[in-house]
Amino acid sequence: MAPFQLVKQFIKKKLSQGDWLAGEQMPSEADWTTQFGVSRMTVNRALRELQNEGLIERIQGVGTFAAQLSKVSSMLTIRDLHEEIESRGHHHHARVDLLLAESATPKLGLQLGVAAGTSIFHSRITHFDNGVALQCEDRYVNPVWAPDYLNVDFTHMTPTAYLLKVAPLWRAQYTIEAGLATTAEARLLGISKAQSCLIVVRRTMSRGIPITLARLVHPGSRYVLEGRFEP
Amino acid sequence: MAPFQLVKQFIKKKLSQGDWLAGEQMPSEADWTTQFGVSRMTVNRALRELQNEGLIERIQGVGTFAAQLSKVSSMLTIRDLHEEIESRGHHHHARVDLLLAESATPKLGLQLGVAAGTSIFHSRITHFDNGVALQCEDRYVNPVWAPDYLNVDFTHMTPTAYLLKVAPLWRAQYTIEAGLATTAEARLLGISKAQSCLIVVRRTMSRGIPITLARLVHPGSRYVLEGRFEP
DNA sequence: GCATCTTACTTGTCTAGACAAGTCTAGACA
DNA sequence: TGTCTAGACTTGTCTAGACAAGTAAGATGC
Repeated sequence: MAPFQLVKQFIKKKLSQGDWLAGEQMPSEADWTTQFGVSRMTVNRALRELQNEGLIERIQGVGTFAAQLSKVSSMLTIRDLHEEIESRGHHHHARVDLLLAESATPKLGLQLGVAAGTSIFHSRITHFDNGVALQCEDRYVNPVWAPDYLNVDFTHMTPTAYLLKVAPLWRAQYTIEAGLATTAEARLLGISKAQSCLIVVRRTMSRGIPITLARLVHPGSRYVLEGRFEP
Repeated sequence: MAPFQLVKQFIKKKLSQGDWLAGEQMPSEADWTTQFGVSRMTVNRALRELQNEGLIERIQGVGTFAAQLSKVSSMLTIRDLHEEIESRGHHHHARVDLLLAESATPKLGLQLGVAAGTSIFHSRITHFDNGVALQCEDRYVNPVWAPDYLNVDFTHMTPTAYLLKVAPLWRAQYTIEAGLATTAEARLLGISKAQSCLIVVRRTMSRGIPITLARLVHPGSRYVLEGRFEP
């Protein structure tokens, strides 16, 4: 293992053992330099990476301190549904329920950054995991970067994959909530209207302009988001 | 701005403009070195940080390539409820509905890493945002690192904050799903039993042993998880 | 007593050079 | 023709030294 990684692992292990209380001052770069017999840049890189991981705090002119790990906010990774299903070894297929151009309402136009009345694309696709409906995806697309959207075969490629190909993702906003599917969505998913659903609304931007607005409805009994956090 | 940051920003801007297609080879470190008149280590740091952010891929002996941004999996930050409420300028208060020691069932013991029958702590706390019930927190705690758990005043400190103080967080696993509250939870939250709820189950470990298992139930009509992603 | 300066120590960054390790290609060779 | 090798080029890392910038504490002068 490379020297900077040795230093990093050594300090990380001591941190995980609680060798320093939260906020306590740790040895300086010079200390580690002499202890390990490596140059300061090597120690510096190890400490900088630990800082990026949120495990230590460094203040110029003062020193290095064990971080308040309570401040670490956990992260949840959201994966593409197609990849997720395939990685479980299951079969994914999609049914295109709707694919057309519409005139943007004032509200939709605002969210997609186009004038009301502009022609925008609208798709509604149901995704199946081994034949079981797992997600109903209602999506509006800004035609600017995806003029061919209506001609794509979405039974072989997810809208997400297509859009990422034509317009690289540079910003995304989400909300995740529990709620009920609309009548149409419940019918497409083959569930009762009273069934709790996990609803993800995602808005993505690319090159500074909004690309797509998606509402992803998952039956609560069939879908669970999983995440983990480790420093 | 420091030279390495100038280089980084310059390349980042070109990437966001789509100057290189996904997977296309980019200039080498030596190229940037001559273009900017800085040393190779400076360019190297800029590129390494871009790599860590997932914007480029580097292969030893081959070169640097624009990343397939479609592979970037988005992240969702989960914040502490108390901080979240306070940061909205609202008032947070908690009601302790239950706080006692119990004998671990076999299933609970397994998840907390203790033998069945061991005495473990159990708390049920309802959290309010400006007087509105926002979360019912059902929590089991391993007494090993938190022997004083039963004596803490949880109307003034959240269990999360207390546990992070006595046992720094080193690993966490989550699931997020939509479902229904139990009868007891619905009563504590003051909602109908048929109301959709966002349910987060979180298991945390510290120093290699499980610390706590929490089930957080939020009324779907009152609580939304928000997240964003930007490279 | 108080303000100011000096000194020591810290982190942040850059440099020029060096070697290692991986990949690819063109040419030598059988 | 097929195989091997030497060189060129790439990224990965380390070094020893240097200067900048920030902090803190002690020394100095009033």
